[in-house]
Formats: sequence, C-alpha cells, structure tokens
Amino acid sequence: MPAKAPTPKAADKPSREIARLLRDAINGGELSPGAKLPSERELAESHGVARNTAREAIRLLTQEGLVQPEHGRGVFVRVRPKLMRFGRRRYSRAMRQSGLSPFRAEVIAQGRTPDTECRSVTRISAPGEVAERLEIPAGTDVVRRENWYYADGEPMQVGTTYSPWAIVEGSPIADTKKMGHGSIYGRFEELGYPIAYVREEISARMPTHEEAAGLSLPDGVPVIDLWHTGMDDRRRPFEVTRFVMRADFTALDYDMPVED
Amino acid sequence: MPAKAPTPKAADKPSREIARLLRDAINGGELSPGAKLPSERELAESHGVARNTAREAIRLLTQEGLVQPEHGRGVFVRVRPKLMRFGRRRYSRAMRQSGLSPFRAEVIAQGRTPDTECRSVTRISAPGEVAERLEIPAGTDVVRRENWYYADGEPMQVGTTYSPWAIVEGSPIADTKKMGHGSIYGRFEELGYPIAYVREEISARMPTHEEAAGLSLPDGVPVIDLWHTGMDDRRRPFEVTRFVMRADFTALDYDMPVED
DNA sequence: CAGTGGTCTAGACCACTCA
DNA sequence: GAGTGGTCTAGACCACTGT
Repeated sequence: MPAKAPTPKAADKPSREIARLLRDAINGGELSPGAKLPSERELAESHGVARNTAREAIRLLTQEGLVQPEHGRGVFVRVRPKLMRFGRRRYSRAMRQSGLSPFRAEVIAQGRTPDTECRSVTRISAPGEVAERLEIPAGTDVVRRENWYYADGEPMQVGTTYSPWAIVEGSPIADTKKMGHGSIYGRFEELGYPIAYVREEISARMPTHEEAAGLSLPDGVPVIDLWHTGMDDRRRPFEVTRFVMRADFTALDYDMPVED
Repeated sequence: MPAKAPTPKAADKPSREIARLLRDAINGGELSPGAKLPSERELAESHGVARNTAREAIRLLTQEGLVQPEHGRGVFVRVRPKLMRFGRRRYSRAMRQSGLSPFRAEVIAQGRTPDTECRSVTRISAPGEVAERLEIPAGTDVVRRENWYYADGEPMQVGTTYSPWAIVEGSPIADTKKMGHGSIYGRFEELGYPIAYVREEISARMPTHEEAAGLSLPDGVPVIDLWHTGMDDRRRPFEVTRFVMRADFTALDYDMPVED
C-alpha cells in the first residue's frame, strides 16, 4: 500500500470506529428504538472491512446494552422498557390487604399481564447465607419456596424464600399446594409474625450462565441480586428471600426516614 | 473429511464447550481467584481448534464477569472484592457529626485508602430529571457538583449533586473552592435544611462507553445507577444526587420500618 | 527477546426468519 | 430461496508485559 496515513485523524481501530458511528446515530436519534441496523454484510462492505470486523462493532454495542441481534432477522436498537418499580410500599398493610401480591399489582398497573409460578417447595437445612440472616444456627430446617414471576409470559424475576420450619410448619407456606395469589405476609401475620421491618441488601452483576438461560436474558443485560429479610415488630427475622431480577425491567424505589 | 459425527454427544459448539470446561474449573475451585488461565494459543492447541475459537470461549467468560484478560499478561480468574456497603445509616446524624463523609468512612473501615475529588462546581438550569425530583420548575437555576470517589486510587463512583441556587447561594456548597471532607448534610443543616427523609431510586445497567472509560471498568462489570433525593423534616426536597457506581465493588443495604 | 492478548482478513458452512 | 446472524478456520500483524 502507498501512503501510510491518508487520514491520521481516523479514530483508531475500524471496529471501534464503526461502533462509534452507530452509537452516535442511536444516541442522536437517527436510529430510534426498534429500528433495524444495516446488516453485518452491508456494514462490512460500506466501510471496506471484513465481515468479522463489522461484527465486532455490533458486539461492542450489544455488550453496552444498546442493540440486540436477532438470529435470522437483523440487529435492532433496544427498546428501553418502562421499569417495574418495587420498594418499601411493597410491604405495607394496604398492599397486604389488597389480596394482590406486590408483583402482580405492579405489572397490572403497567397494563401488562402478570403470572407467578411456585416451582418448588422443599424442606432443607439452611445454607450459611440464609441462617445468618434468619439468626438461626446453620443447618436448621427451613422451608424453601422457589417462585418465578412473569410479565406477558416473559420471566422477570426469581425469588427464593426461606423460612424456619419451626415457624411455618403446618401453614399454607409450608404446603406444596397452592397458597393463593395474595401476599405471603398475610400468612405470616396469621402465624403471629406481622412484618414490621425489612432489610434489603442490593447488588448487581452479570447473570450466571444458568440465570441467563433460565430468564432468557439477552446479552448486555445485568441482574439485580437482592437479599430481603422480613422482621416482626420485635425485629426478629422470620423470612429471607433472595431475588434475582432482570435489571432492564426493574427499579427499586425506597422512601424512608433517616436514622438518628 | 471422513465420518460426519464421531461423537454426536459433543455438547454443541466448541467455543461453548471450552467455556463450560473453564467455567466448571473456576466454580469447582480448580482455578482459584487470581489464577491464570491457559493462554489462548494453548487452549486452541489442546482442544484442536483455531485460536479465534478459544478466544471466543474466553470472551463468553469475560462477559459473565468470571475472568479478566490483561493485555500482554494473560487471562485471570476475577477476584471478587469485598463490597463497600452503603445504606440508610449514610445519612444519620452520627455520620454527619463524625466529620467523615460516608464514603470515606466505609473505605477506611475496609482498610483501604479513600480519596474524593470535586471535579466541577457549576451553576446551570435544572434538567427535567432533576427538576421533577426537586419539585421545582424545569430550568430553575441549580448548583451542580460533580464528585469522584476513589479507593486505593481506583475510581469507584461518580456522584452528581444538584441543589437549588436559591438555597445554597453564598454557602460553601455553591463554592468552587474546597468544602472540606465532611458530609455535605452538615452544610445543609446549617442552611436550615436538616435531612430527615431520603428517597433512593435504584437501577442497574451496563455502563455507557464514556462511563466505562471514565471509571476504567473491565468488561463484564455493570453499574448501579442511583438517584438520591434528600428531604427535610417537612419532606421538602433540597438536594438530588445521581450516583453511578461500579457494581462489582458496591452493595446497598437498607434497614427500614414497613410503611402503613 | 519470547509470550501474551487485541485486531483484522477472506473466506466457509450452519441455523434461523420470512416472503 | 434469499437474507440474516452464529460459528469456525488459518492465517497475519500489532501492542503490551515480562525477563
């Protein structure tokens, strides 16, 4: 090849450059959410690079969560869904008495169709992370309930609830059969454990391989990993739930007084 | 080539298979955090595939946040750092009077060295997201302070605080110069705005291109995106801060009474 | 210097979608 | 069947890290 640098200004690697152009087009509004990007082969030809290089550009945008390739159809600008919001109100008495679980209420409020499924109810010995939060010795018997939450048929969250066997024995909570669609906190109240305090420990990370498969997560979508502890009026923990939630559909919203 | 399928059992694509083997080795403990993986060329040869295929396997694990390639050195199993925890106590009177900002206190408690830097203090007209939360008309003048938070020299968070000009005019908060390393809530208290309630809206997502560069984020690390609103004893908002935090170093921990 | 990951090429075939 | 993304090959050169 002749001259070494016809345009020394070129912003580095071709793949980065193509990604930058597409990103700017998306952020600038030339490519709206839902729009289809040029195909990999088109991008490759129009930029005079190999297909793999165009593909690398798409990959960069995918990891940023900006676009989403669909096999056989094309690459599309991702639509930012309205977030489902969960917070302190989730545990209010009003919610508890509405007969609706907090998840169902929120999804319905957004005009979508909720669905929940209890995949398993088992009696196991408490793992360390659970025992600590329940303030019981590790290995104590607990009931484990695995719940899946859907909106319009798509899985949104998985919640795994653990509660001491000594507390829930004989109640609907320990029952494999249906417990109804209401809030579980109504059941705990009947057992003498009215929820009065909650602790929520929140972190975020990329999903594991299994989570990505189970929740049908596209690339570039993290999960919120939330450990929830429910306590009664004397601050005795009676239930912990670990939620794994699609971060692109979920927001947490807490409104609370400041501690002294 | 001769026979079509010598082992039809082969668990799908070679790159996925190599990724699975490495993942299992990591989760099984054969490869501890900090350990070096075989080089791409070694993996390619030992599995009888092209280097790009081995590379694709590494990429899958990188996106899961399991490993971290380092240019010229190798690919390493990621060390899960101890999380910095922030929560409701962050705004307590005790914290306010300790003379330490909540961030500094937490980092020091972990035996690391905190650093904070105020990159800019400007007077601008409030963007919509800010005005809504401050309950002021969009376009009202606010002071914008951009703060960067470091632990052991590495950037951990960026917090952008907005407060009505009418409230902070003439105070250290509106001053470009140093404001000291204490909590900003002490200053607001002096101005007649003792913090009494907070609202925290939390979501998680992949970092933008700019955020990834600014925070030196490795691939596979999401950010926590937090809008914080500070309110006085009459629930009047006087300050909002948007935090963007490295999710692999950060946890939020809220302990609160349930609403009626 | 040798060894590592980062980027790129120019092909190939497969799997999926849609008219 | 035409067009799309998904995976793979067998090379090449570059940039960075260590000794």
